[in-house]
Amino acid sequence: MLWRCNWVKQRRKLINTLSFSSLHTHSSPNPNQISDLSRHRAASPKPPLTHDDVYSRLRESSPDLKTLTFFFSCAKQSNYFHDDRAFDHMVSVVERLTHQFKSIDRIVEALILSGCAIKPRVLLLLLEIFWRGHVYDKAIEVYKGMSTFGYVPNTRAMNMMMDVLFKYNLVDRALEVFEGIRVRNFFSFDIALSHLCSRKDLDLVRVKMVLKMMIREGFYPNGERFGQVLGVFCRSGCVAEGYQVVGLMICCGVSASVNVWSMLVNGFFRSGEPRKAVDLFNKMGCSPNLVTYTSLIKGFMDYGMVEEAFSVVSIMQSKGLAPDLVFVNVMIHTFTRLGRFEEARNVFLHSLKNGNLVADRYTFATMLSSLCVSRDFDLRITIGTETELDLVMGNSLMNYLCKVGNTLAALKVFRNMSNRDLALDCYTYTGFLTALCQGEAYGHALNMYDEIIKRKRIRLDAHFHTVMIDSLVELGEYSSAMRLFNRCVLEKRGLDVVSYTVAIKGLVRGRRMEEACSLLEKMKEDGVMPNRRTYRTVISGLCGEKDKDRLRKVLRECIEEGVELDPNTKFKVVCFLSRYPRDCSEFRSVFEKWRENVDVSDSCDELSVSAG
DNA sequence: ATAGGGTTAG
Repeated sequence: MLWRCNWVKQRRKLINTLSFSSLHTHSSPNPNQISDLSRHRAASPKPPLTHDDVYSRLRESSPDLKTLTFFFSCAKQSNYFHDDRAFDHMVSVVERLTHQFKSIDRIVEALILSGCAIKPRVLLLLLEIFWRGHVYDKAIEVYKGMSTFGYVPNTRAMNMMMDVLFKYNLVDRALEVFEGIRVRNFFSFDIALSHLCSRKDLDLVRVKMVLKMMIREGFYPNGERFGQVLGVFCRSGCVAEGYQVVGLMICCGVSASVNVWSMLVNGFFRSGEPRKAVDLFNKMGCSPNLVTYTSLIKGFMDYGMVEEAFSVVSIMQSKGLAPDLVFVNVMIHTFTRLGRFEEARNVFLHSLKNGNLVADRYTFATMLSSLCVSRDFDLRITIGTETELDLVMGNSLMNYLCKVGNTLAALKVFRNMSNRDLALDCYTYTGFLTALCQGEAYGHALNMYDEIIKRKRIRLDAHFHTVMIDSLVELGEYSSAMRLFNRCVLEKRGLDVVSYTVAIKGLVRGRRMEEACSLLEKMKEDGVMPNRRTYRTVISGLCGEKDKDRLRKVLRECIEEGVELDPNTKFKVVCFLSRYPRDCSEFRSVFEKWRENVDVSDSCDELSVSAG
């Protein structure tokens, strides 16, 4: 759509240029030329057409076939170009004709019978009318008709056809047309670029290819297209290319706006180059704005540069920049990541009220997750149940409702989401299963689990399976949980360390310590390394069962692998093994170290929890 | 349609 407007604008520009140049020639002071001109005018049988005249005659004309013929005959006159109004009027005319004559061939036949000569220009105009009226199937028919009549479509016709094919999602065919254009013009490239950049399955190789061709053939994108191309590169982690595009842009005399710099700063952070992001920020050609600062804060936080992030916040405050909603959302997220839940909540409660801002889906999703992490479910906070759901917001809400124990509400959200046109994802189904199990409908949950797997509609990850296994464990259905776990292993579902740990937890709870220990061995064979939570599960289980010998073996492994236990588990181990001084002699030095470091590791643990 | 923000498990 956008480029279409440009096209029209550009055409107008062209018309203006043309009339300007002829005016220029005609207003030459040479008296001979003036008399030439007046003679020419006198000889001309018809007065020049005006857009107003043509439009009113089109409106009054009937039947439709005659109107179309008249439209063609005007276009035949040199220096007359139909305006938008005329084209738009013709859309309904040809729609009626299409209805009446069924096929393009029949319309053409009828035109010939009424004395209209079928020339390339006629078909081109017909194509444009259909194209403008979004009647793309007919546009294709006209285009095909061109070759039937022996005409070779020109650049303009091919540009339109390429656009239609892109709109039909036939990218390969669109690009075939693009490549088949003998003399590509600015629009050929502009159309191709705009479509390629706005596709969901973005193909950067093709974007690059078209951009390179464009420049090689002597054209440059306009500022708008430059911006779109740049955005595409920056968002998909190809900031280096984005940087080149900006270079090109500046060479073309399009000055880089603060938006452009913001995109690059953000792009460098996203592609893992915080240093370059900061360098660029320091030397950007114009003064940063709220968006630039927001990108910096988010970027710094992503790299654990907390002080830097907050110094940016101070700079913003000193500059008196008023926060907007995105900034508020980023701050809620930032405080949550730092475990500063109270502050996150205050931003939510107060900034929104004082700043005249209305919380949106991002706000709610972030805030709900904040409440879940803090485990502090405050009923005073009204969550956005009235806000229209989108995928992420719905997923967050389901998760939150499960955590507060409102299973029914969670299921209601799921139903709501299913009825909307949302592409439900792994998070959604994971939440759904959690809610079902929580509602003690685990039999139903298992059926749904099978159903979802069979349907193969979405890519499932370890989370999805783990939640099902864990729910069964939490319900005390240990054998059912283990059956599912083993099935997932057999079916190679890509289980991870959490999945194994959950299964081990099930065995521990079912007091099947021997199996728990062999699973610990097996997971290593399967290439999944146990972490401190895995060892904690096994070790505290063994302490509980007072299984001294197995404990020693597992503890030895844990220490050998350099996995640091949490203070609680260390305490349990020391308490238990100290009863058998002879058996724990091999751990004496380790226990000593644990005692020495107890404060340090305590605070470490605290920190790691806070950092999420 | 030129910028920046959000969701899961033990």
